[in-house]
Amino acid sequence: MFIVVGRAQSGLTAHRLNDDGSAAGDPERVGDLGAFVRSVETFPASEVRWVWDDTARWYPRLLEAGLRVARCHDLRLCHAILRDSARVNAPVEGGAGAWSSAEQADDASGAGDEALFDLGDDVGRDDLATDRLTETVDELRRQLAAITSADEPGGLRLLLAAESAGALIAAEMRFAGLPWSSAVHDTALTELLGPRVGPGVRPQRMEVLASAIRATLEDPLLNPDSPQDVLRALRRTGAMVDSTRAWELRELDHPVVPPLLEYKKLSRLLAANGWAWMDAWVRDGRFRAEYLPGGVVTGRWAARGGGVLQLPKQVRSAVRADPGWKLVVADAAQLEPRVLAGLSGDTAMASAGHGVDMYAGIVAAGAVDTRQHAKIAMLGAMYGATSGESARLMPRLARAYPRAIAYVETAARAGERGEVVTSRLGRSSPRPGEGWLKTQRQASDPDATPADERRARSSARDWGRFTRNFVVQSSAAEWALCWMAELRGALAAIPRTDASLGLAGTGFADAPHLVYFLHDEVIVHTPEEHADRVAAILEESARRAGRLLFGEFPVDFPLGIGVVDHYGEAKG
DNA sequence: TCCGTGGTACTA
DNA sequence: AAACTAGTACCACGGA
Repeated sequence: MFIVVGRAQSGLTAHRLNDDGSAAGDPERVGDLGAFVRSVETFPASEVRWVWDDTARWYPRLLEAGLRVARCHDLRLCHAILRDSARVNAPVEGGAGAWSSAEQADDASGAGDEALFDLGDDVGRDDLATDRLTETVDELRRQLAAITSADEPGGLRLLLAAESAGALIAAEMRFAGLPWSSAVHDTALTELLGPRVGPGVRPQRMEVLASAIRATLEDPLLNPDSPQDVLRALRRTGAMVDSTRAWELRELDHPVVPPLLEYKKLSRLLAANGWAWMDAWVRDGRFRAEYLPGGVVTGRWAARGGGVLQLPKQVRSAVRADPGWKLVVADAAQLEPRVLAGLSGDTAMASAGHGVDMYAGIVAAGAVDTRQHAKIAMLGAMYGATSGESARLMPRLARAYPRAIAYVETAARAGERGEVVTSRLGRSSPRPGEGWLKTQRQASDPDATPADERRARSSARDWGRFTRNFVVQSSAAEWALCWMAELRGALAAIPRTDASLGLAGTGFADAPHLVYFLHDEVIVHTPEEHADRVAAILEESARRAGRLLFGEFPVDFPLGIGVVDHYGEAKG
């Protein structure tokens, strides 16, 4: 059962549809969406799938009203997948074009939009003159037809369900927030940088280092924050460097290197996660970032606000469970290699992963000599290394695991020809842009110069590396989405500790819930008494995700799990 | 003063 | 030894 919600001329309206998209009644005017959802939804077990244009526009309001929904179909996210998927034979087309545009996504971040919930005063305004509900229902039907037309529609259905579940999770994680101790954060900053300073003022520890740098380079006016200044000064002392990147400085035997590296480290900490960051992003003990499901072409999430996907290890100890609560931190061990084994049906590679450490399994199988070599070779296979140790080790991997390596090589060759590649469940890579095609055409012109040919070959290989990685990264993102969707469902089924607490309706104040997601890693914030159960649920969800993607193919997805008081304790 | 670009560093 | 995927976000700098 679908319930499509949207605006109509008469106001906020809901329309029930059967699973095939046919009407299951007439559209009904809804006065108050919260009350309507409350009357219908039976979270966490529900037969209803809510359909709306954009989860980020609708769901936060429901959460604030103390409501959660079990399932949804996010038309914006699903449209993007169906539009590009090579498995779809009857493309999603028609509509006002809004489904393809970025405007929807931009809209989504806008907090306002009272009109969604109460349209009374807005009827008659130009932008509301169109019947949006009808268009929304039409779009759902177009999408259902596209799915039906697809090769392997089951995979695509799973992908769309998982993507939509991800949209719910993203909104819920923002609503719940990541538990953050400003006191711990401030102590860490003060220890490293010196006492707190205002914006534009260099903290004491950095000031000391800046003086040392200036003295060593005999340049009293040098600004250590200016790469140009520093590079010039280094060159003046005869240092052979092309940049001031840390890795290059480390190679250099020069007395300025230690204080300079230390300065750069502290400068980065201050700029990226210093006191200004704390003031901007931490409120009431929670860090609330905005997650953007489908924000990366591979299906990985993007994010904005506070750099939540780059949280440095230095400050992770500030991520603290509330008193009486625990953080259960879990990451999938060697997710991408395991996904590659599943994608390619490489049973030898899959059995190397039967233990917790797949790289150790590869060494045990005799493919390479050390764990480090196994890791480097595998990264080279998935990223398309062309030089260095990684490229040298790769052939050994190809001998031991020909099916797996052939799989990524095939994806690379397809990309070099400008073709599209597709993930396990049906997300396809974008087509190369006009500039890329033009470069290729120029190279096949009879008058093409060797430079034209070189440029074309180089950009073809670049795109091949992208498609090579796409098949693995996008399928790994699908595994992670399935993992989280299973996890969310199982967590919601845990009996509540004390339903009399505040926010009882949503369970974020008294029950285990997701607070963090980073590609192959999650954090669940849970009352202490449920921590072990949460850990077991995480494992079971990982097993289920593996079966959803790869059926009975014997590839394992073991987790590293830690039950901790703060994120810094979890091994990263 | 505003805005785009390059340089740098952090994450998986 | 520093190339080989996907991102966000800061700062300095230089041109309008």
